[in-house]
Amino acid sequence: MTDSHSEKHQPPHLDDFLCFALYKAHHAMNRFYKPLLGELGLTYPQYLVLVALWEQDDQSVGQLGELLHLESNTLTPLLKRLEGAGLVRRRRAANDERQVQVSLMPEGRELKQKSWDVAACLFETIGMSREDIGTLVEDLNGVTGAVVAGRGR
Amino acid sequence: MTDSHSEKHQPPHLDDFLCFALYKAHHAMNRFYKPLLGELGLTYPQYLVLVALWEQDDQSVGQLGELLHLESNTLTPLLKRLEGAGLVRRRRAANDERQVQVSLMPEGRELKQKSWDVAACLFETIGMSREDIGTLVEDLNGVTGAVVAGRGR
DNA sequence: TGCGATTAAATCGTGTGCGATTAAATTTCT
DNA sequence: AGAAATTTAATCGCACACGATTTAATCGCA
Repeated sequence: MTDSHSEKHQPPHLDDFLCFALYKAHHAMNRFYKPLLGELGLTYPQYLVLVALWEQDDQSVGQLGELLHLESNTLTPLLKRLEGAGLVRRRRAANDERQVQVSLMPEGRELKQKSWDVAACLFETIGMSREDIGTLVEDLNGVTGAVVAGRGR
Repeated sequence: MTDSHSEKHQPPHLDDFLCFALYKAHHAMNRFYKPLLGELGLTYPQYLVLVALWEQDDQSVGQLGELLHLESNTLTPLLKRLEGAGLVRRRRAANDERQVQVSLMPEGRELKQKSWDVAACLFETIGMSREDIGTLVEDLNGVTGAVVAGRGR
């Protein structure tokens, strides 16, 4: 790490922190989604897992983890709950018994339609143009990429 | 929720979701901070509480909750851990026994210096100019504000 | 004054997240 | 082929996060 910070040692203001802005925005998103997803019987991470499966069915726990940046210690119980709710099926892969393949059950596939309303509701509430949202998403992904890449140092 | 979304019903791609970009960025931030804050014996939310107290000492649980968007059910055990670590003191307010005032202990005040390095390390890793970070923070706060305001509907 | 309403924390139960470890299957390398 | 290394999930423990409820103190109003 360089010393680019050592010139300016004034105590940081909470609202200036990028990390805090992210923290708040993430929480706001969570609180927004919770009641809407609650009607579907889903939590927010469960919803993300389903979005990933709607896009590409029959993924292994590891594949889902890579997509969502989660590990098996988080995914396993979450997936068991989705399985318990009858939304997905967990089966060990035939060719490699170490892997567990997660695939959609009919009931899980049906939620796809209903969830559109949730995403649309958020889009409306934010009131940003698709372009601005796209730009913001790119900026965020840039930060995410830089932070993830910088972790190993 | 209105039906203004019903025109465009193409299945959303996971990476297009603003909520998912936030989710990832927040997690990346968490994973980045965790080992650094771990050296100080802090978790990320504990760090945020201390930042809030460094800025303004002797706040009530409710005040901290408003700043951090957290409720007493989250803050109380967190604050008890900070108290157990000798970083803060919790005392019922003299004029209103319902409130609990949280104030910094010397050891908690000292961490302020050390934490500068953590924030600086993140700043470096991200590699964005202060202006760009400021813009991003504003955009995020705009989204947060819109989402929070839209929740009551 | 006193009693109901309000407010502020704390408590409880469920569901993530994650570091560390474990268990089982597969691959690698002699 | 067979032991060691690697890979993949699962398990365990701890710390948030939050809806719902509880408890205690204060306020408001007749």
